[in-house]
Amino acid sequence: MAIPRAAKTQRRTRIQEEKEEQILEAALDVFSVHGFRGSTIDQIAEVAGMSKPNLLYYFRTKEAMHRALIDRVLFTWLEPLRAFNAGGDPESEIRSYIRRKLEMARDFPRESRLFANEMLQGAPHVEEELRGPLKSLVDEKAEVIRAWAKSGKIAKCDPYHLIFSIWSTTQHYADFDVQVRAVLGQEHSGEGRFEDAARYLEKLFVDGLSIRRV
Amino acid sequence: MAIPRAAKTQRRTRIQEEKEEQILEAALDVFSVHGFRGSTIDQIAEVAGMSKPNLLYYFRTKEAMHRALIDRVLFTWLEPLRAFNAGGDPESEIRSYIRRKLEMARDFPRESRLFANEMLQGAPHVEEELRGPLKSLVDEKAEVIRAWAKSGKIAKCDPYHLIFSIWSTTQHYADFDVQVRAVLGQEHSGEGRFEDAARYLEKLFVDGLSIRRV
DNA sequence: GGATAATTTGACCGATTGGTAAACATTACA
DNA sequence: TGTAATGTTTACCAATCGGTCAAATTATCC
Repeated sequence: MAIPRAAKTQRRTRIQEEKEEQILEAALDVFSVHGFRGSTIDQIAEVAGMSKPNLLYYFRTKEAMHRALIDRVLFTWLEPLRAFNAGGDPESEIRSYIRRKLEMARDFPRESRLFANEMLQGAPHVEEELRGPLKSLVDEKAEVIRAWAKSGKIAKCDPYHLIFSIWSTTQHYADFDVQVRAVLGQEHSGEGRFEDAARYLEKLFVDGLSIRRV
Repeated sequence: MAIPRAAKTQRRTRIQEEKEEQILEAALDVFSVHGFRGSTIDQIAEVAGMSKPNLLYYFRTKEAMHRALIDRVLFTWLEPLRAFNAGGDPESEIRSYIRRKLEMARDFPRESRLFANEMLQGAPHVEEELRGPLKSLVDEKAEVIRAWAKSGKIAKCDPYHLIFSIWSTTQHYADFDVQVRAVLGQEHSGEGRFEDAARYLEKLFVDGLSIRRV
């Protein structure tokens, strides 16, 4: 008889890896739509295609599952900002940051919604990460932008609000997808809307920032 | 013995108005944070300061309560877009639309979050309103913007994505408030952040749109 | 003030919630 | 191949869920 939940073992079984993957995938489906409190273990178990006790064998509690999911997703989610390069050309850096964020919204909408749900609820599970690692990363990148502004490479503007506006405009296409589709109508709801959005947003930001062309 | 739920009476009692107001206020508190499924009647009743059966005397079901709340808030929420004036000067119209939306985010963050929650969940309760009244209103305003672009008053750009970007950037300060505060730190988390945001966003949009000054 | 309608409450219901216990089945490994 | 560890399932639990009911209380109006 094992002390279960894979606590006794030193390294993880093949089955453990597979099943945990399966569970987190299902959990992402459910949590991203209904938020933490609105999601049920039964529902996640059903999506994952396993029984509830079986799921609870891998994650002791609903919170543990959510925690694991957040931890895994958080790193990936910040990748574009991490890639934001101080040494690069301001215009192309901002353009490609917008592109990357928009690609994330297109390719990982569930991840975007998972965080959006957390934010709406006041970030009860990730507030530390916001005040710690996230703030540090943003502070660092804001400093870069501030330097660009100071040296006249881009217009003087608040770098924090600039970052917020890139986040919000791009993530909007994931978080408010249903609204975007409804407003655009069937004709323009295809995948082409991301290309349209990219064109519009790049123009908005670049011209808006009066970036000096090289 | 009354056939309850105020169905028999022709006009509403003073008590009915007061209590329904009280309930919707509490419902807004709860639904805006936890979404529909994540909210419980008990919790709303507690916030409203009344017993659960008493609350259910005024709204037969959780859905009825949510419905009533959505209906009331939807009208107010679209007011700024309705006020968007075709006859006005493009620059000042866009500026004041941004201002108004930002004021809404500041003064009615719960309403913003209520809708955001609905959107994240795929708009199960308001999809009709999105495809109907909302789309119509946006279509109308988009036509105005398109005309501005055609006549060279503003840069050529997709009017729908322009509207999306104003929505997302302004509502971000309500929906992602906790993140904004965390990133800005204590020093810049005061109410002044809305003024900073307004300044930044107006500059972003006006210059970005190459609006011809009058 | 009394009748009548409107409001409020406590006790309760079946379904669902997050989670457990233990028997059972499977896998890995010597 | 045997056996110990790992994985899965059935049956179950107490708490909470949305919602009902009838009795008790309060407001309204003649």
